[in-house]
Order: sequence, then C-alpha cells, then structure tokens
Amino acid sequence: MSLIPIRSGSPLGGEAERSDAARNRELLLKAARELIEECGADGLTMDRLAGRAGVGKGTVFRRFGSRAGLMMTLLSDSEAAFQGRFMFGPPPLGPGAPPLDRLVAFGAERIAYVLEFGELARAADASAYNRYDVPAAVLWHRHIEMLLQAAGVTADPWLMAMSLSSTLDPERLLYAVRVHHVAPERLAESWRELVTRVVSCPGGVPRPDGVSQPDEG
Amino acid sequence: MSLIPIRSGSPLGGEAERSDAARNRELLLKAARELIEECGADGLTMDRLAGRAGVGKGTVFRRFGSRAGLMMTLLSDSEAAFQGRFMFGPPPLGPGAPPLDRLVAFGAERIAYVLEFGELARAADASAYNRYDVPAAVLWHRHIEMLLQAAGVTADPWLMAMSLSSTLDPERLLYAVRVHHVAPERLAESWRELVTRVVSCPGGVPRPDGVSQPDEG
DNA sequence: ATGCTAAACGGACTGCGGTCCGCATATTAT
DNA sequence: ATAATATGCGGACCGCAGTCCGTTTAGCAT
Repeated sequence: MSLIPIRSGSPLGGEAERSDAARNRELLLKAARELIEECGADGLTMDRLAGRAGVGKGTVFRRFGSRAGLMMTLLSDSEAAFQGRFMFGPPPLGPGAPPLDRLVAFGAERIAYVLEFGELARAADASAYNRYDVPAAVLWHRHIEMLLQAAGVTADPWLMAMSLSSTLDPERLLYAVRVHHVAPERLAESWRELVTRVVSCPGGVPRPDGVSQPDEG
Repeated sequence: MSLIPIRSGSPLGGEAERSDAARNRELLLKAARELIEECGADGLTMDRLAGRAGVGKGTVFRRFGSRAGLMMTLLSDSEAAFQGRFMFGPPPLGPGAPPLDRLVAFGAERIAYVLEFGELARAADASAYNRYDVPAAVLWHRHIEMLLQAAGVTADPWLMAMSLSSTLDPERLLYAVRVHHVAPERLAESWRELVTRVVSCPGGVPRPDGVSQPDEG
C-alpha cells in the first residue's frame, strides 16, 4: 500500500509481526481514531489511548515509537496517496508537466493536505531534531529539489528546496489560517508567486561585491 | 536599552517592581547563565534553575512566564542590538541601502545570530502556537514585509514575508548546520539567491482577481 | 511603630511524553 | 507434547513544563 513506508507499525525492521502485536496495533489505531473523533488530535494523550485500547502504555510506544510516530501512522494512507499522486499521477502534479507547474501543484496539494488534517498533520511533525529526517519529509525535499533542477535552477538545490519546504510547514500554515484568518487560496497563490519567482528568475548576480543590480521602485 | 522590549523581566505591565522581585530576577538570570555555561541551554531545566538560584519554582514562572520567555530574556540584549542595527544602523543592513541589499544583509545577520546562540536561540522559539506573535518575531516580519514593498514586490507581502521568515527559522538553520554539516556561508549565499530572485523577478502572471490585502488580526 | 493590602513567594501538585524491566506468551525446534 | 527463546506486554517510574494556593513580605499610609 504505502509506496514509501512512512511507518508500518512495527518498530523498525520490516519482519513478521506476532499475532498479538498485530491485534494490538489494530486496537490502538481504532482507539486513536475514536479518540481524535471525540477530543481532537490535541486531546489524544498516550495514556488515554492506552487506556481506551485496553493495553499498557509501553505497548503504545513499542508500536509507534512516539506520539508523532502514531500520528504519522494515522496519516500514512493519505500520505501514501499523496506521494503516489505527485510521483506517478497525472499532470500537472505528476510527471509530464513543466517543472514549475508541478511545483505549483505540489504546494497547492500540500497546503490542502495540511489544512484538511490540521492538528493531526501538525502533531505528526515530530518535535525532535530528526523532524526533517523522517522518510516522508526527505521524499518531499528530494522531489522539490529535483523539480528545481529540472527547471534549471542552478543555485544550491538542496538548500533552496529546504527554504521552499519551510514555507509549507504545517505549523506556519495553520498559524496563518487559524490565527490570522488567511484564506487558503491566498496561501496557494503566495506559494505560486514564490516558486514562480524562484524558478523563472535568471538568478542573482555572481556576487562580486555587496551591491546588487538595479531594482524597480 | 531594549528598543522593542522583548521581555523586560516583569510579567507584563512595565510598572514598578518590588525590590525582592528585582533581586530574584537578577539571581535567576545569573544562575541561568551559569547553568547554560555548565550544561548548555538544553541542560537548563526550570527546577534546576530554581534550585540554583535558591528560589521557588513558582517564582521562575512568575518572572519569565515560560522556558521560552526566559531564553528570550537571556537573549534580549543581543536581540535589541540586532534590532538597532537593522532599523537605525549603517547600510547595507540599516536604512540607506537598496531594499534588496538590506534584505540580503538582514538574512546574513540573522543566520549568524542564530548560529552564534545555537540552542539558546532555538529554545527561545516558544513551542506554542503564539511563537510567531512574540514582539521580536512580529518586528522581523514587518521589517521584511516593508523591504519587500520598498523593493516593489507587489504580491501579498505579508505572506511572502512569512515564507522568507520561515527560511530563517532557528530549528531549520541549526538542523542544516548541525546534522547536514552545511557551511554557514552556504546558508547566507542561499538566502541571497532566494531573496534576489523573489525581489528582482517580474513575478508570476497577475491573478484574475487581484484581492490581496495584507493585514493582521 | 503599626496595620493594611497588594504583590511576590515557594513548593506540592498535575499531566504529559517517554523509559525500564520483570513477567507472559506466541512461535519454533525437537 | 514439550522445551527453549525471542518477542511482546504492562504499568510503575522518571524528568519535565507549567499551575495552584496558602503563606509571607515589601511598601505605604497613618
């Protein structure tokens, strides 16, 4: 199912899973979805989840590693679908369209995704240092990086992709929408402006000294 | 000394401070600096701080509101100096230089600042939703927004400033440097590329409906 | 000095994410 | 069937940020 196994459930190695473990995983996922339904993602605590599922707390962490890991697992189906669309789906999101169009579509989809899943998407962003090392994040990064290069952007694609990714951070997107009441379309439009400028601009001067070229205004 | 009082120490209103409160604040700040010296910013816990300073834990929170608030207070001198430089200091960071040059310089300074203070700067980023509503963050945002407008960037300056800000996020910068061993100069260079493209590019096609009114709640 | 009051104090308490480790059990080899 | 063993289990336990509230005290007015 999952193209890039975000988190299959078992801790690390992808070997066979004992039957009781499998049963408990299902129990936990079911309980988690119920709890989120009732209390929202923020209202889901690991103790409550364990209690609701009728298992010990240790079991929860054994399955999912962390709260963020659990949230990722809950999102893994949608995430896999998203990955499928931008890697193999129809243009402009998938291959076939010009890189810039794909970038624009990628951001728009990601924004919609984050806004759809809200707190859940936010909670899936591990608070740890390794937040950006999670497989899905690495994949998005590489995708953006690849599109930038395909679009002929020469300058440090890795860092440029990082900057663009940061724009799509769930925390920021939700802040803009929830706190500042920015309309979702405005977010997508701003993303479009951003990537368009990054891609279609001939690029900064090779930096001989501090001063740049004439700017308008 | 602080131009924009990041956090003067007293909880909110800037009125007179009782003598014992003032004494305890100094005690706490001294203890905090010592603790950071010894254990690093990550090793500073509120309990340890209280113990070291010889005050109750409640006092710590009364003074600084939260761990992030404490870190901001510890940074407030450097922060005020930074603010002074980009608002009133010499070009290219301060007024007088072309907007693009000021933007480039702003990013470079901010990157250096974050790398200098490392964990401290990271910890000063409150984990709460209000992370971006802290006075200093609002000021940076407005500064970037203003420079964008001065540079003739028409498209949704508020959101564009937000995107650019996100690139300077301490978490990301430190991740790039610490985990991926990106050289600091590469960060500054990538920032330069980014803002140059954003500013000097004619921009994406104008949208059918030109409704964009930057605003904050 | 004395009494009053608002402010500050301190530390027990809560709820959280996450860890640990002795015990139970599914699985496999014999 | 039985024994061996790796895997999973549970819940007590930890350290943490942040809160609460009864107690103390600084500052002031008399």
